[in-house]
Amino acid sequence: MIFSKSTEYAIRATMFLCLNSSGNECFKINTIASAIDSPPFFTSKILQTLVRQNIISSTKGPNGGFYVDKKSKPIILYDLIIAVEGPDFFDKCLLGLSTCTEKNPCPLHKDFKKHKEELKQLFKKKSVSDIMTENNNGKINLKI
Amino acid sequence: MIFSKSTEYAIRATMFLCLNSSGNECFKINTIASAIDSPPFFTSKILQTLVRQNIISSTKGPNGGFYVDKKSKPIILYDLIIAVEGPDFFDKCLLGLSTCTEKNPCPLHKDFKKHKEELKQLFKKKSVSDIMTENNNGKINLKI
DNA sequence: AACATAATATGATTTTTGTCATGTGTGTTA
DNA sequence: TAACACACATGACAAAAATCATATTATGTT
Ligand code: FES
Ligand code: FES
Repeated sequence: MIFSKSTEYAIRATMFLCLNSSGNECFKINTIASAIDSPPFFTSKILQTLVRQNIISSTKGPNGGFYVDKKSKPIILYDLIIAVEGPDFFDKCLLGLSTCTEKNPCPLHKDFKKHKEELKQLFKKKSVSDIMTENNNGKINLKI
Repeated sequence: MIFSKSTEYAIRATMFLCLNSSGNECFKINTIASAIDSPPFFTSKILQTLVRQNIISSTKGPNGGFYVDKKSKPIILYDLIIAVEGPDFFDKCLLGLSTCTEKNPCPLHKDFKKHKEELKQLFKKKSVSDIMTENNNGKINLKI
């Protein structure tokens, strides 16, 4: 709805990693892709950008794959989104004007500002593992 | 941010029409496009889909153009958005799953549901002319 | 050294965005 | 009324971006 497919895959894949890695196991891209119903090669490319930005990790070779380092700091959803969509994702104008400011607001700015800020704060507050533990009474739904 | 360029242009153009039409004047596409900084031919095509869906009106020939019928019912933002993005825009899953339901929710559903509903209601409540009158203390900003 | 897998590069495909040419209806004018 | 100009309507086309697929390379494991 508001994210690109790339971001959707990035979040779903990272959720899968957080959910299934208890130690420091690796998951190869085919495992991940079939677990979240995504095109494997495309997903791999997206995960690589997450690796480069130190959101997740990877190792090559046999028994290699992608993983999340449980010992490093938790993965904040906001950082994950920004990593794929770009740093100004939450600061864009709803109507596509070049800047979203109080000084030169578009007609919808006043009404939309609050919701935008709330969404931003929601994603800044929650980590992927937060989401996983909040939902672990039912089963986690990551497939189409 | 959450809309396609098409929808952004649709909203900006309709705002321009509401703002500038006191009687039933027409505005030709070049006037509209330069007023909202949009590609004229592309914008024209978008406005034509709005005409087909009875959101705005148009007349051909000299002194023709696009206009909003002041006597017909106000243009609700929700209807405008749906007309371009499609009828299920506000019912999509944030993570791209096929359905957004309480029965099979994605991990973010619980946290996102409230905000999605609020946004939906915001757009359902406000008409384009509402927005125009709310903002008419400053000058209306529709250009990039 | 052989193998498995991520990383990288590259290309194909699809969707979105934008442009062009032509058709069609409408009003003006002679 | 006939010619003409005007501006939307329509569909073909092009460029750009996003998405998806394949091949090659590099690297770590055994
Ligand atoms: S200026 Fe448009 S949302 Fe802030
Ligand atoms: S199921 Fe994903 S937002 Fe409702």
